[in-house]
Amino acid sequence: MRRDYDRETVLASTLFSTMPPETAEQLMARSKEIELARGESIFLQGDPADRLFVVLDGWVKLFRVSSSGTEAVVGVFSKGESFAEAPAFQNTNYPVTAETVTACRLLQVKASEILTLMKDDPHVGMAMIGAVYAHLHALVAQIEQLVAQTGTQRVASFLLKLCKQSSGSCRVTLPYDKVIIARYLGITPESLSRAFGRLGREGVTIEQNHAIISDVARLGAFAGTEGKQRRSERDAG
Amino acid sequence: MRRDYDRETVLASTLFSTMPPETAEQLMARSKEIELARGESIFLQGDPADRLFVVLDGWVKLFRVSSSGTEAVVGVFSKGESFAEAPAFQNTNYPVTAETVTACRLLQVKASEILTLMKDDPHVGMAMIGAVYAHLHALVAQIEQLVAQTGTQRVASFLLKLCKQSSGSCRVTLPYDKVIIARYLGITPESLSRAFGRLGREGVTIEQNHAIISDVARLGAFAGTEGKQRRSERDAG
DNA sequence: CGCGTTCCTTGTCTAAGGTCAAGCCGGTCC
DNA sequence: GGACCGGCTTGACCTTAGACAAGGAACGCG
Repeated sequence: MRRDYDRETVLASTLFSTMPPETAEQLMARSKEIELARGESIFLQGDPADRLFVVLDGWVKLFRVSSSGTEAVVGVFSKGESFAEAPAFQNTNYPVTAETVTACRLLQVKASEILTLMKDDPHVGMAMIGAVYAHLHALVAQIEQLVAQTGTQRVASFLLKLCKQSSGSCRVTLPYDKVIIARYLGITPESLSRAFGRLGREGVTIEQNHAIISDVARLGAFAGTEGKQRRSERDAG
Repeated sequence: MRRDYDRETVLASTLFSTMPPETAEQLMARSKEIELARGESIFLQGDPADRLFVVLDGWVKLFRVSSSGTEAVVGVFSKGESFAEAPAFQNTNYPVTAETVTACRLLQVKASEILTLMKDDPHVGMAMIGAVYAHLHALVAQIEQLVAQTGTQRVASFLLKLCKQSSGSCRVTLPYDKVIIARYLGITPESLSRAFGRLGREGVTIEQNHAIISDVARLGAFAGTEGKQRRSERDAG
């Protein structure tokens, strides 16, 4: 049953898993499921923030569009992940836009419901802080990547995040459009395409929306351990 | 007296200002002030996180060093700002390193003290979420800048943040070393130097650690409204 | 089947910015 | 005074990736 399936997803989610189960159930009961097609907006940057979301199925992106029209994707979430927790409590507006990148089912939770529970149980507040912290951490990692790695290395890191193992070979599915991947990595779709080409030399093959990594450890070395290669290092090799 | 001066700083800080004053006083009483010279570390990436900090005076930077040695500054804080709130509650390690960039005085608050108060007063939890959210928001803005603006535009934005007005001319003080500014903006010191040079054409003059902006509105247009110029736009002009 | 659309790739050109190296200036320490 | 050091700037060179333009593959639709 979808109901049980969803309940499991929610209880295991980053936000709900650290709450007492009864509290989580209570919250879930007072929330509603929404179903969206691909490409629909969930909320817009500047909308008043009064609710947060948990992904039940599908993929969601958070992004900002700058005045120049450049879209910066600051997060992509899938099953079991929550988003928009923090602004919901601040009586402010959403600082980003949220949009589905595939067909989606979401759990929509009103901030007021959580606030009520929070007054009785400090664990709820802790769970919120934990969820927000997870996002904070992810953003810090994203900034580090943007600053310390080349576009191609970021693509390599992205592929590595998709495959769980740390050595051997593996085949991963690119879960959403390459345009989204590119924007999330801070590059253009063209550059992503070229980066995939360059990763061929590191044993990566792209077949439609799948990537075959012949040697995960090798790709890891390319992405991180070596860092941005200095001229001297390249010349020496 | 320094005591009163500090108390005022803390009560007006992002973290404490949204708590009931008595709670804030209580927390303050149980915290201790520490004094640090310039260039000292406050904590290292990977240290167990059990305390958070409020800046009483001076400047602090948070950064990560990638395996390649590149330093990515993810935050610079001054008087009245707090940092490391979230990890302190997560029983994890600090995900970044904190270091003073000038001589500093800090208020050091043990997470356990806050936890105690949080159990009795949900406002404390709210204050924490608010503080973490502020950082989240800042990081999102930083990512947007890294992706959507050129280095020189980011430098312009940085200068604009330092001067409060939105038009006219003004003279601002660069509050810390240019190396730090560069790393915070995701560029090298060399590029920062060249960016300052380029901003001369937008009416900006650099004199040691001061910047004179002849026309704030004009610099704002350069930084944001125009965005990354397209070739066609440049050719047309 | 042809048609369009959407998504992706490829080619060419250009600009932005990193790397390395050298030099400059204002301190401080002897 | 001179040597030294840190912070900053300048210059030459080269890699990276964005802009633009064109083409190709997959898919749906009449």
